[in-house]
Amino acid sequence: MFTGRYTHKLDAKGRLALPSKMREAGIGLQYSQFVVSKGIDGCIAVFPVDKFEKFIDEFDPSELEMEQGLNFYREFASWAHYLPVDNQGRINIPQTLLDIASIDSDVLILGVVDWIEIWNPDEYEKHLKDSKVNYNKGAKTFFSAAIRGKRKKYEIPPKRSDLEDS
Amino acid sequence: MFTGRYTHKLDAKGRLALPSKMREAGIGLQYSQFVVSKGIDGCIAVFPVDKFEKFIDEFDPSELEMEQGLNFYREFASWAHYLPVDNQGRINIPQTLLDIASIDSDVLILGVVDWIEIWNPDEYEKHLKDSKVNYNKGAKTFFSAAIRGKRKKYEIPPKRSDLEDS
DNA sequence: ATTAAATTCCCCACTTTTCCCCACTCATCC
DNA sequence: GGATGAGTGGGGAAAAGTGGGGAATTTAAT
Repeated sequence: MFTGRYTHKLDAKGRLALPSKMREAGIGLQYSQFVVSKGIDGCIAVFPVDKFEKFIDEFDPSELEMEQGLNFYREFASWAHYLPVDNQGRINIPQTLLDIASIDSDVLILGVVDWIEIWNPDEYEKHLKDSKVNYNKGAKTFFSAAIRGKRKKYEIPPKRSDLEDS
Repeated sequence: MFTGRYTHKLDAKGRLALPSKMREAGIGLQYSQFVVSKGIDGCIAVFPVDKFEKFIDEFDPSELEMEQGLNFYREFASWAHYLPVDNQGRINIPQTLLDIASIDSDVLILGVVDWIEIWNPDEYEKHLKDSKVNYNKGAKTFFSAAIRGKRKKYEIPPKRSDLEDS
């Protein structure tokens, strides 16, 4: 599971060091390489190889009948590149992908559970503003769902025999 | 279950000692690390690992298709960091999280049952004022519910075996 | 086919941060 | 009043992030 937020830099050779926590996140999987492709809202998405192939496998072909489905599939697959990780834990992202994400040097790396997102920090800020995301509102819904989960657990009543004397 | 209110300090290295009662609160769980993320109303939220992962697991993926859903998910997951607890019971909160909570040195720690909240004391005061929290009103609802709950105790409950897996 | 230019990738090195350990102070509890 | 445990402080080893040299491979051109 990928979490966390990091600010890293592309070096002069265009290499990007993935946060070590994210490299560790896939112990036992094929993490000697990652797959990058075009992400959502203008970022670059990074997947572990097994997750990427699972996503592809599970994509519903019937959606291809819709024009949107095919266009998406074509774009997503063709932007995807398998990238080896060097001994320092770095990947070399194709320049064309960096361009569509407006990335030059500073990079914001987001862990989003099943995948990783790579943003130009300014573009991400702009996206947050433009989309008028209301974090508090989402958090209240999310957290209160967690509380409901707890209530269920605690509703298990005491044994009948325990009530006799109370 | 987390309860209690404490005032602690960040040391020069940005480390925060969690109240020992809160560390003890999770005996038997994986409390060698906690997960911190962005909380509600400007605080930092701290979760035991198992609770955090339960929150994530229970998130409804269909919400990702809604713009707000994805934006919240992205924010919540990417602000989340797994933090090891050192031998003194301290965690090292990332500076970026401290920044969004306006925390420099003094810290207010609140136990909120399923999670812990970390506040800048002044910001919490301000939040209470701004949000015009009416404690008494909430308390009356809460207390009267507790009384009804106590009455329920005298009703014959369903068999435990019917409820275990719910 | 041979050479030159460019790219990839492996290794070494430096700087900063993280994390593990030891130590001190203060409050609480026998 | 000593002992225990909690909160705070700081040093040093280890790891992470960053930068750069140079061999090997590829691409293009002569």
